Parts: sequence; C-alpha cells; structure tokens
Amino acid sequence: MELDERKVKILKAIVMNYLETGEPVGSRTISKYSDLNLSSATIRNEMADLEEMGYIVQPHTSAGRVPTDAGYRFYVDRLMEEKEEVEEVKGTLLERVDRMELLLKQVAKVLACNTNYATLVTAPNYKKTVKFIQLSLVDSSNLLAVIVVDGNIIKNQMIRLNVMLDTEDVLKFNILLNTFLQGASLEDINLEMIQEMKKQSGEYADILDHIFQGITEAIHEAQEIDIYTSGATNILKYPELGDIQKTSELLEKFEDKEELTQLIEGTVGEDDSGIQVFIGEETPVQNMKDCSLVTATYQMPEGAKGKIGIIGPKRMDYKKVVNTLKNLTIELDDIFKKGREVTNDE
Amino acid sequence: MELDERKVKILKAIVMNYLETGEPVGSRTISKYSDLNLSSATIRNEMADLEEMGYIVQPHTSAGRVPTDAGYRFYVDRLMEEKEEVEEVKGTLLERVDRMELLLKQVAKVLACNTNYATLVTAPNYKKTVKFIQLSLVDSSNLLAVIVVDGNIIKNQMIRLNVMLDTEDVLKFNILLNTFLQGASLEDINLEMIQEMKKQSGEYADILDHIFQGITEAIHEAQEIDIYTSGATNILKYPELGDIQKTSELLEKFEDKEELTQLIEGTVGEDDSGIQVFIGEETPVQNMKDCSLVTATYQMPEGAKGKIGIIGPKRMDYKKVVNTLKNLTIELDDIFKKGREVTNDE
DNA sequence: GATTAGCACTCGGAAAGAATGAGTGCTAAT
DNA sequence: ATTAGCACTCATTCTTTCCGAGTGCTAATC
Repeated sequence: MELDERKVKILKAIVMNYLETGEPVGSRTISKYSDLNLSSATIRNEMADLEEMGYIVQPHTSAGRVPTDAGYRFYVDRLMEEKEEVEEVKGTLLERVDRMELLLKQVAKVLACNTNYATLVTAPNYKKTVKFIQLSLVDSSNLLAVIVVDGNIIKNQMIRLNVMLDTEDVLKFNILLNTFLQGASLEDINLEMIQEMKKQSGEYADILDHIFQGITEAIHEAQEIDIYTSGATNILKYPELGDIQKTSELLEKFEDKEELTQLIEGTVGEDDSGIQVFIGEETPVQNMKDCSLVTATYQMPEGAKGKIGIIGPKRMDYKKVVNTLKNLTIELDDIFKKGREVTNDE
Repeated sequence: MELDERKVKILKAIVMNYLETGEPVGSRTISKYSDLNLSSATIRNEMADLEEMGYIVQPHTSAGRVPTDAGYRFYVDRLMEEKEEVEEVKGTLLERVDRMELLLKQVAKVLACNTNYATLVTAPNYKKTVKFIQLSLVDSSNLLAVIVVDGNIIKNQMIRLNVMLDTEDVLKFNILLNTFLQGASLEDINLEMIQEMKKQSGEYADILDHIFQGITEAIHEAQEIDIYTSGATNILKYPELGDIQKTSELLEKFEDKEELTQLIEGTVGEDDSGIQVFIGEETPVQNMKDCSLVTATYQMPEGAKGKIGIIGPKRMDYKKVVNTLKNLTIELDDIFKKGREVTNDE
C-alpha cells in the first residue's frame, strides 16, 4: 500500500489533533477539521489503511484512532515544520558564565519551567586538564586541596593531617604539584607520574602519599559526568502516564545520578550532534516506554560536547520542545564562545 | 467524661492496629485482639465514648474507627513506649567527618533508605566564622576565592578580573583579607569593616571592590541554611495520600530549598531540642495536612544546632521513626564530638 | 473508480440497581 | 456493668442497562 499525499494529510491531522486533545480522534472530527473536504466515510477508509500500515491504532473497537510510535516518528521526521518564534528565552541565562556548574543548573531549571517537562543537563565531557592546583593549610591538622579544571570546575578536598607541616612545606608541595599536574589531562595522571613525583619529593614521600589520596579523590570527582536535573515532578502532571507505580519508579531514577548517566549515555551514537528524538519504545531505558526523550547536544569551542534532555509523555509538544532546545543550544554555544573569547583574551 | 484505664487500653489497641493495617478498626477486632476480655458490644460503647472525646472517628457510618490527630497525639505522647534495638545503623556513617556537606547528605540518604519516608537535614546554624580565606590567580583573568568556614564548609567563587594582577598583589590581598576576616563571624562582616579594609589597601581600592563583591557573594552562600533531602519519591508509596494532585505539590516543595527552609524554620520554638512530632494539622505547612513531620535536633559541641526531619503519612511508624532519629542524633553528636577533639587537638 | 449516505454493529463508560457484609447503635436480658 | 441479639446503615462490588461515539460495510451517487 502506498502512503499518498492524502493519507499523509490525514495522518498529520490525526497526530496534531491528538497532541492537542489527548483524546482518540475519530473520522468525523477529521472530516470537519482538515481542509480536504471529505466525508467521514472516506476518512474512515483511509484510516483503516493507515492502521494497517501501522501508523495509528484504536485503543478499542469503538474508539477513534491514536498514533503509534511509528506514527509519532513519521510526524516528527517528516511532518513537523519547525519555524518562527525564536526569541523570548533570550536574556534569561546570560549571566554566570564563570561557573559551569551554576550555568548548567540554571539551564535545567529554565527549561523545566518553560516546557513543563522533566529536564536534565550533562556537563560537557571535554578532556579535562588541570588548570590550577593548590594546597593550603587551613589549620594545623587540615590541608585543603583546591583543584581547578578547565571550564572552571572547582573541586575541594579536605585532607586530614597527622603530621605537622609548616607553610614552607606546603609551598614546596604546591610547586611540585603544579609542575607536574598543571596542564595535564585528568586521564594522564597515573601511577607512573605519581611515582615520579614521590621520588622528587624526597623525605616527604609518605605524607605525599596521603595527600595524593585526597587529590586523586577530588580528581575523580571532577571527572564524573555531572548531571543536573529539574522539574522531575512535572512527570506527575500527565495523567496519561496513569500507572503511578511505574511513574514513581521513573521518578526514583531521577533521584539517582548513576542511572541518569546511563540513560543519557544510551543516546549517543548515530547522529551525535543536533536534536534526537526517542519515542516510546525507542527510549533507551525500561519503564520509560510511555514517555519520549528529546536530547540536544551543545558544543564548546574546543569540541567538548554535553547533552540537554527533556523527558515527557509520548504525547509531547514535540515542535515546541525541539524549538526550545534548538534555541537553547544556540544560546549556550554562544555563551561558551564568548566566555572563551574573554578567557583567551589574555 | 473520663479517660479511664480501659479506654486508654482500647485507644492504644485501635491506634496500633490502624498503624499496622491502615484499615479502620472495628469493635470485634479489638475484642479479640486485645487482652482485656470484653465483648464487641462493650468495646462499641467505649468506642462511642472515645469518639465523643475526639480521639477517633468513623470515616463513614458503617466503618470501624480511625484515630484523629488528637488520637495520634495521645498515642505519641503517652502510649508509645520507646525501647530497645538501638544498634544496627551503627558503622554506616562513620567516615567522612571532614566535610560537613557530604556527611549530612549521607545522613539524609541513610535515613530515607532505613525508614522509607522522605527526609531532610539542615546544616547546623552555628555562628559561622571565617577560618581561612584565600585568593589565587588561576589565570590572568580569573581570581579564585576560597573561603573555609568553621565546620569546614568550603565555598568557591570565581572572580573575573579586568586588570592585570601579579602574584605579589594577590599575596598582599591575602594578607589583608586574612588579617581582617579570619575569625570574624559572618554577620560581623559589614560595610564598616570593608571601608576600613579599603582604606588600608590604598591604591588597589577599586579592584578590591570588585573582589569584595565576589567574596560577599560566597559568604552569603555559606550563610544560607543548607538543606539536603533524600527519598522524596517515597511519598508516592503511600496510597492513603490518595490525592495525587496534592501529593505532587508536596513533592514540588521538596525540590525547592526555599520552601523547605520555611518548613523547617516553622518547627522551632517550644521544645527546641530533642524530638518533635507534628501530626496532620499541626504541621507548619499547607498541603501537608495528611502527613506527619518528625524532627530531631542534633547539636555540635559549640552549641550549634541542626535539624533532621522525616515526612511521611500520618499513619507513620512513629515508634520506629522516633527511635531511628534518636539513635542518629546520638551518633551525629558523637561524630562531631570526636571530630572536634581531633581538630582541637592542635 | 472514487466518494458518500446510510445502517447495523461494537464496545467503553456512565448510571442505576441489587447483593454483600462489615460494622454500628440500641434494647433487653443476664 | 456486661453482653447477646437484632435492626439498620452504608461503602463496596458486581450486574444490568443504557447511551453514544465511532466503526465497517454496502449500496447508491457522482
């Protein structure tokens, strides 16, 4: 069977109507609603075909039709024109470039407010290099390690001492650490390097051991893919996700960064830049089968990439979501570009 | 009417039975269940009295009785013996004393796992004094301010520079800042002090202005009452909070630190130490009327206090919750004492 | 051949009864 | 003071009925 123009028009009408109302849409509705002047009977025939082709289904015999995953997919890929209204969001985010963390948190929040879906944002996964590292003696038994990584991600680690150190010792350590670690990418920091440093540190070798432990811990922390979420409870607002049981399991996932990482990692592949839409079963995670996931990839000038994701019901306003995401990534790219200019402006 | 011993026994039986089953409890159940050998008819008479006194109600005419808020209150205040099983939790928390933040996060998490309710923990509100402050030149246009406050709370603030500074300048600033600020409690840091510092900084006055802005921001952050939550989604597990509408509103509150602060602030007063139980209407927040809140206050050796709270349905296992909280605060107090000893061991 | 009017049919959902049974209040007997 | 007994209430559950939206099919129409 062929998907001629008229069928496409009808399919589009069905999807759009369903997105709007959430009710199964019947032939009569379409016959009045759409501009092709056809009787409901004709529409019915076409609908029967569309059903056979797998784009729509009836929840039950005497109901209208509802899009299947394939139906949504076709809509998203081919029918949804994305246009206009590009502005509005602007200006909301433009501050706070200096701390990646805060910026991304804000992105998640703004997005959740704007769309009324659940959102998540991952920090870019660029090769992080140590920009700056410093030990300070906070008091006689606590040494504070501050590590600044590219992108101005700051990690602190308190290291408890059981030996007295004076400021001069600390100064030495600092020089040593910076000599070795500054500019090193986090993966480069390995045992070998540490051995070498120990050698050079002479008498302090064992204290250094202790300190290293703290620093590597902090570095590990910095290396973790950070994920920020917002608006998780929005998921509860969509009654079509009726099964509270499942929904609350999904919500629990949202509390757990580990699982989220998995989720978002599951989306890499294929078209790794731009917008990706996962509908229902396409979704990379169990008990999200009634939801859709839309992700966007933003990029930093150095090529580092991060993701922004939106989770909502399958019956999601894809157009709006895709548009919003597009704008936001553009804006983000922009912010990073500017930020970078300033920073490189040295 | 008087609340004689028999009535008390019956009330207790009702409450306990209801806590266990969640079903309205009828006279026949009590007549068999409890050790006072009375027929259901007698129980019925007594129940009628208890109802008149306001301790129990019938959801509808032909149902058993359910405790009212007053009924729960009486149970909590007078009937609930708290005993035994003090151990178990031990050992789970004992690491990580060095960073208050992480410790408290962990407390919230452990508690949520243990009880299956939603939990929140506030950082202690002691008079925070600046322990250590340091500026570092991360690169030529970014100055990093690290502020360590009593309790080893660490705040970072990146300050963007539009002037060149060399390390010597930074060193000067550091000395200046520490001279003035070290040991100062956060509230003490006021305009006057800043004016004075500016004076002494001479030529650098205007840069200092910029820096101050950053530092005060960080200090404000440090001063905010930090709240950590966990297990928010547990709230969804209790079907008696049937109204999803309300429940999800409650959940939203849980995403918002501001509102939580308000909630927990609402509990101060009266018996500010030890365990407090708020039942239903007693609860300090709207749409928590179907929930109970149990808070405990923990204390640091210097007298600083923080709160731990548990939110669950009114039909909550008060005994377990109260016991768990007691143990946990004891353990926390202990950790702080030890931590303090070490720290004071200088 | 495509479209449409018409009609019988299906089936979910709301409304209305009917049956069940847990639990009560009251009275009279113990 | 306690209890047995009985009539009564009323959520809950299950049927039954009814309604109507929507369908598929056929025969008439363009």
